[in-house]
Amino acid sequence: MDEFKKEIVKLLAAKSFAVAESLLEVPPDHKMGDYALPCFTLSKELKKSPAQIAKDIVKNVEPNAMIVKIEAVGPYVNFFVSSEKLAEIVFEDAFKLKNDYGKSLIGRDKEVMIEYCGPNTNKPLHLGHIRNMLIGATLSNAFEACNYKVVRANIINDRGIHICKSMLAYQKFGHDREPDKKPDHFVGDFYVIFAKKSEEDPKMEEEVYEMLQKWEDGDKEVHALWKKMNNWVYKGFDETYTNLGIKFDINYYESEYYKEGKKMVMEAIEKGLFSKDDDGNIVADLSQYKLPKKVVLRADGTAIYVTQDMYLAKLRFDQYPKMDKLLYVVGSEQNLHFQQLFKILELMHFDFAQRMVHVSYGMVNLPSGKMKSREGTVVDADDLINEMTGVALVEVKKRYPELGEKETMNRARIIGMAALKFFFIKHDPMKDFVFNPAESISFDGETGPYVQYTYARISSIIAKNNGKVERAINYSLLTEDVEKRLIRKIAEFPVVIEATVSGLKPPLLSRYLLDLCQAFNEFYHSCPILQSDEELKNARLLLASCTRQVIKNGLTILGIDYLEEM
RNA sequence: GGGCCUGUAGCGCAGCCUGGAUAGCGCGACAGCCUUCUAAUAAAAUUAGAAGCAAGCUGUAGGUCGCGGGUUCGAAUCCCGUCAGGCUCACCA
Repeated sequence: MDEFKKEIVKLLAAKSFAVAESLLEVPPDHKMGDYALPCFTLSKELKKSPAQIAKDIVKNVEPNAMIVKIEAVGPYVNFFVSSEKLAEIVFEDAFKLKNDYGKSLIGRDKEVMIEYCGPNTNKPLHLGHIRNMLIGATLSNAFEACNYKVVRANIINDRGIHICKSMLAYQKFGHDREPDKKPDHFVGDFYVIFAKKSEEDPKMEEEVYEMLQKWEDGDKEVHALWKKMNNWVYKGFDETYTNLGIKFDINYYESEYYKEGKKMVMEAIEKGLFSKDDDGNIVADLSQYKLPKKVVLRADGTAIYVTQDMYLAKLRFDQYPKMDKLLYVVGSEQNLHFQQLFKILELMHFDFAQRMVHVSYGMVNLPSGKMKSREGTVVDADDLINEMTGVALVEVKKRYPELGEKETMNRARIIGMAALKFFFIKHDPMKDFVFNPAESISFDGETGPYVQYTYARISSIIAKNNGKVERAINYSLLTEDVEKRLIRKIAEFPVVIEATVSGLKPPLLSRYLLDLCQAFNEFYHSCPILQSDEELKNARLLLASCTRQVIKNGLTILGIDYLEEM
């Protein structure tokens, strides 16, 4: 919509009112106009009252074909754009570009890696992982829509004491059984068994450390067990990823890198970048960044998490030398860790440190209360996915009892996942929130199904017209206020996608879709489509069709499917 | 105790970066929203059901934008202080 802003600036400049485009704003109420110029800042310069300046502008500046009306309201000058021109500009884009409408070129083929999920292989994925993956996947899609090349990366925590706990319990109590349920849950059960049994038998705590030692020494038997159980877990994870529509381009396994950071630390210590503390640990002094010091290598020479992270960051920039950004989607409890990691790398003179970003997010809770793994109130990801599908299933059956079982299930799954995903994504990542399954599945309110429903509603209207949408229409017919508002909303879409990417804020996109759907439903309510005269019908059908296209493109970025009928 | 984050209607949230006109949205509450057909009826009113682009829409009520200062012509927005909650300050990840 830059066209209109530019035109306004040009009009003003012609009468020697020098105004920057950025000064123009959108009035709080559309009835006031499409753009507004507050005259306060001009007041000093011209030594007149803002209201007087507004009047002067209106007196001197003539409307034209694009800007059809100019009004002074107090200290503001309000501009009204030609709805005909507006419709023409928007529809030319939206209707022609179809699935590409809204896409942006700001990425210019730059590479971005987005790391998300980060599971442990001792137990199934939980509620927190769902939030993580949905943020990661949405950002990935949004970056792609802005013409970035996106590498979706997963970091898998496949080693360590917690993994050995599941392994030891299986070794003792598993009797070589094969999984008789979803295999990651099967493994997770042994993690729980360990917790119980080790209370009765404290010796198990020692045994588990022995097992970790054996693993690190490359003991064949332990490694065989480790591989077997991890493979079960991966199989289970894959199922969950598929159900959620999550994909990765590359997996990084902690077991392959955990020792590698050591060399980096040793080199840095020779350059005098790190020092030793009293216990012999190697420490990065970050006081110049006003951060607490950080141990980067244990006194015994073993690596810790940052050591591995340092190496992995370097590895990734070696693998993708042109990488413009490396995003880590990781919970807010690790804020300090990432601040330290980035500054340590800066201290080591890696210029890529500037290109790393921590995408932080808060906790998800349930109405039943806080989620704590120690108290066993962790909400399992698969359980939640099944619950959502189940709730949706009841609704679908109620409305379409005659539908076949396969189609019923398909719709239930699509609606259930839309409810889940939309509810998660619409919340500001920074904030904790409570996930309410019942609320999320509602067709009313700010929900995924509401958006899907609007899509289906438009589809049904178009289907009633035998699927025909005329492209050549008389733009001057769309003069109603609600029509204009909807057109303007459609025009906003490309801006929203760019803002989602530049601000790393998935909620912007979901909020936008809600606004769009609401604008459509208002339009629909007050402007009959199919019952209008031929010309007007065609114009409104095109408007509806463009709206549907934007909903589809938006949902696609959110990883949400749409239905032609609900 | 230090650092980071959060505090906006009964509840759930957006707006804050980049200061402007009456602070938006959703849930909940309350009041409303067209036509046709079928049934009950002598008819109408009415009620119930179905279909119609129809799980949607409109309106009303509901606010010390945590609190106190400051900057500014103007502050939910910027600055300082303060209170409350979360996270964090490991040789965990």
